Amino acid sequence: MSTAPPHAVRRASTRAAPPQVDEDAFADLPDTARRIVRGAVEAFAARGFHATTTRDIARRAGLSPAGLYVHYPSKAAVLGQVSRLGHERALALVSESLSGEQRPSVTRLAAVVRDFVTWHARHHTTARVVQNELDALAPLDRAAAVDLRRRTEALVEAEVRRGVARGELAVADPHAVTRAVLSLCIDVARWYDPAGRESPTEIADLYATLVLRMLGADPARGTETR
Amino acid sequence: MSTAPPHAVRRASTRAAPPQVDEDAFADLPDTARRIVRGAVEAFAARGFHATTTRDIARRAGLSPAGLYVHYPSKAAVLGQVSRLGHERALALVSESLSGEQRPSVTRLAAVVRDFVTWHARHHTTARVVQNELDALAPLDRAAAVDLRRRTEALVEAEVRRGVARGELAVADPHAVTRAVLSLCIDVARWYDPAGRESPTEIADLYATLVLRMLGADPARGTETR
DNA sequence: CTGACGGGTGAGCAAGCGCTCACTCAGCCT
DNA sequence: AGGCTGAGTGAGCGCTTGCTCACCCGTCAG
Repeated sequence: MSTAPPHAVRRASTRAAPPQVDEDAFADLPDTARRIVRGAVEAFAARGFHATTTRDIARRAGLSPAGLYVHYPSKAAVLGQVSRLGHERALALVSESLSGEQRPSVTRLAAVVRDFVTWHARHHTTARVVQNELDALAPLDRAAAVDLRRRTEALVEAEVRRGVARGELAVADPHAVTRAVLSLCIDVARWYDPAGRESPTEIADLYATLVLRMLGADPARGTETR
Repeated sequence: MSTAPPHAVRRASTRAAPPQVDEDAFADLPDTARRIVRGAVEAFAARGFHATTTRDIARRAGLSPAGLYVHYPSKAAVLGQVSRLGHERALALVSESLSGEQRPSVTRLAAVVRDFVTWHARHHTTARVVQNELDALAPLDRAAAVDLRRRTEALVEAEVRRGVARGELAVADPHAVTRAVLSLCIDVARWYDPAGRESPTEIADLYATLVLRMLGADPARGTETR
């Protein structure tokens, strides 16, 4: 076990966050629908789905309450849209983080943790809704969300298994450990506060270090230039 | 960094879970109030505070809707009671886990993680309410919850700092790492499913191992007999 | 026995909710 | 210019909700 303190793993060079971390999950929506969804996300995150009124969403979007129904058939459909786009963003992020040139699993996993954590912190409002309101989703929307989550988890688990097979990682139960790793990253959305003392990037770096330790990897491997 | 796979840390002897892990947070309430609170916890956990009706709570408790108000002044007061008792239980658990005879910090922290995780899994319904409904609490109840959470976190952080000072742990920022450790344990309540393949104890053992790695401890230390 | 008290009820209130509907209006196309 | 379409509105509906209130009943102490 390394005796080096777990300071945030410093990268060989300063790099901008990858574009996908900053991408807005709702950017492609038409203007009014986007205002509705953004207003809904704020209200859902602050008050929960059920305590959010259609009047509140409409006001935030600059519409009358009836205007909401021009674009969405129901309040629940708005939540379904938020959930689907949020989960798709998360899956795309993880997929992109893990793809590309051949690199050690340790490097890839450090990168995916950084990106995932950064996204959860920066988009903590959206992520909070995506994580916390599964039970409020209509059945079809919920099934879609569960599927997307499983696919995201499977990508990470596959990389953990590759790392184990290559002798880079020391993990006895890749499934359980992957779940713990993702749990750690996801929970950032619950506690993260923009007024806190650390930036999303600092938290992401620390988490990359912690996760590599969880995986039994040599943390120095995670600092290799990408 | 150890190359041993992170299997669940096996203890030198099989021990029953400490009594505090199994203690019911609501055991000391009068009969009817206890039925109300238990019914409320089930409904709040499944549907959220706002989507839970007083009629639902009353029905679960075997009362008429008006009967609820004989014991609690409002629906929100029921939530306040759940939150306070749940947080007090968590604090007591951590406090008891960390107290007693002199032992290495590594051993203590492994124990507190085991107990905390076991409690969150076994009482995942209560824990889910306690963790997820902070924003639904009335201001005074919320302030009380925040205080209890800080005290719980402070206990664990103090032990991490002791471990660092004694050279048992390799942690650069005890505060941030403690928060990550507690985050990992708390999130169990969100994903834990009694129908899953692992028991609370198995999850707790795995988590003790993972946390000791996060802390940069030699995992063999965590298996010392308590 | 009687009155007080605690626990509980049925009925119903005021407020608010998600949603509908008839209608308006601006922009675009022929 | 006229017609059509899509976006949006004000008004209001039926229903639900948290809660109140007058009343009931069983128990217990004096």
